[in-house]
Amino acid sequence: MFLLPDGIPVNKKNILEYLARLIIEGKIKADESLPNEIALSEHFGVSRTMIRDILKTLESKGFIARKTNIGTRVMSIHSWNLLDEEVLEWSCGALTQSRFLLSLLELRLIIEPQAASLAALRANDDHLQELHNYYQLMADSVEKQDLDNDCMDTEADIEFHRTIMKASGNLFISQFGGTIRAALYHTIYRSNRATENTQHSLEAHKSVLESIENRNSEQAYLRMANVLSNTIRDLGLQTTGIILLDQ
Amino acid sequence: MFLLPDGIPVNKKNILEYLARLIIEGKIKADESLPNEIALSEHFGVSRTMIRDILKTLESKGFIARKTNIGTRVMSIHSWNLLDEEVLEWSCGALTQSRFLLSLLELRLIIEPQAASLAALRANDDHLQELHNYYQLMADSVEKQDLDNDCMDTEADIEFHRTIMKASGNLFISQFGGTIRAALYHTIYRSNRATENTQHSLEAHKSVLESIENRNSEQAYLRMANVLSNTIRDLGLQTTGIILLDQ
DNA sequence: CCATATTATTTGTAATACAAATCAACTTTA
DNA sequence: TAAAGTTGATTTGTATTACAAATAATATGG
Repeated sequence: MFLLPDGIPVNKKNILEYLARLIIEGKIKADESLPNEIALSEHFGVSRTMIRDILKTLESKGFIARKTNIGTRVMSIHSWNLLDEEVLEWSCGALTQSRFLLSLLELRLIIEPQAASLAALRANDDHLQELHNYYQLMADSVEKQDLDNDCMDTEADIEFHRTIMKASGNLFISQFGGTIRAALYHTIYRSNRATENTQHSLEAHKSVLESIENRNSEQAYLRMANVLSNTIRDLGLQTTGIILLDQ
Repeated sequence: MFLLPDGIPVNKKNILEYLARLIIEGKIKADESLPNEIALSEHFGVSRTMIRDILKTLESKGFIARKTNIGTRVMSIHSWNLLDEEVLEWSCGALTQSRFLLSLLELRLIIEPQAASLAALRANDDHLQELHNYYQLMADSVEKQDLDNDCMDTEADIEFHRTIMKASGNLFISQFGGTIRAALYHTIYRSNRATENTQHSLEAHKSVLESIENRNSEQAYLRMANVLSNTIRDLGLQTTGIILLDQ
């Protein structure tokens, strides 16, 4: 057949991720068929129940479609549930330098400035406190760069952005912030390592926080747009066609 | 216990939707627990296998979380996978006049003008042809308003918007357009019935199409923003905090 | 050659048994 | 007494087997 996992333990989680990655990485192409459930269960040495469980999950993520007596056929990327947390995590690892990354940065450039604007109007004290805490963590990590962290604290950076989306008060944007952890990690980590001026990036984040605190929504929008533009530039990419307010 | 479906047939799809709606409508509140799997299977008169299948689906949509010996606990709206097609469909029916509708319109106002801008740069001939077809259907339905359609063809309107998102060339926006069918239906149908000037709405859509055809991305952005502003106004709502280009 | 019926294959549903995890109560021990 | 460990009960997780339902492929009859 195709292949089987190597030294890693055979359980539901691992088989699921293994199959998902085969599809994401194109080792199993769209419109191909998977072996039937019994064959898969024998192949991996688990019960058909577990295989069905795994296939059901793959189906809910848009990777496959199943039909009685037709079998299991693999779907193209257009059917994948890209905003699923796990799908995003697996995809980020595989498709770094492709259309996927550009689409993701475009989406961030569209969503996050607006999220900052809304957050300036709607953030409560808890949100502001959280933002302060994460900003402080970022600032601390920049201070003592002599340690093994040769760049800004990625985790704090991620949570800073996520908190702003939460604070937007919009159910969809808030949930979006919850699911794109892995995606933020890949873009932020790489850009933070690539940037030449960490201090400048830190100040850019601080300026966003101040705008939100001052309830200046348009300024928060502009400053978040600035942060993201820097991120995109540091990654050596460029986006076209996104309409942003000037200055 | 709580209750059971009435005259409708007992099958997987119906039980799933029934339980989902109980949660969405708040009849089962967050942090409450569902009966255990055996109790549920006896309650509905189906096997535990099927109940587990249903619970697994509810879990993948973020409605519930399961743990060994803890049971099944219902999650709050912040955990729901709002961009799942079925979740959106069920939610739209239940939460029309709430925060949900406003969040949805905000999201449309953020995404769709940018989608139009990108489409102006990236749409191919097939996309343009599709847009023309859907526009024509809308125009036809306006012509012969004497029939039972007392407003513009909702289906064509929906597909018009979806096609623009597809044509944006952005993987996430494209997929977003694929999943929010039900949500578009609710906003578009209601606004089309509420609007006083159908002809004006039709022309607004035509102007978007022309901008995309002329590859004028900023104009497409502005005109789509105009379409959505009208939609929001016709629904008697208003959004604040979304930053849009002027004029 | 075409239409119909049969057969085989594959996913879907069911029933049962046991495994694993975890909470709660109880027992033991320092 | 208090802390730690043991045991038992409850609930979800996994496995096995059997059969149902749907559909493609094949065979059969006119």
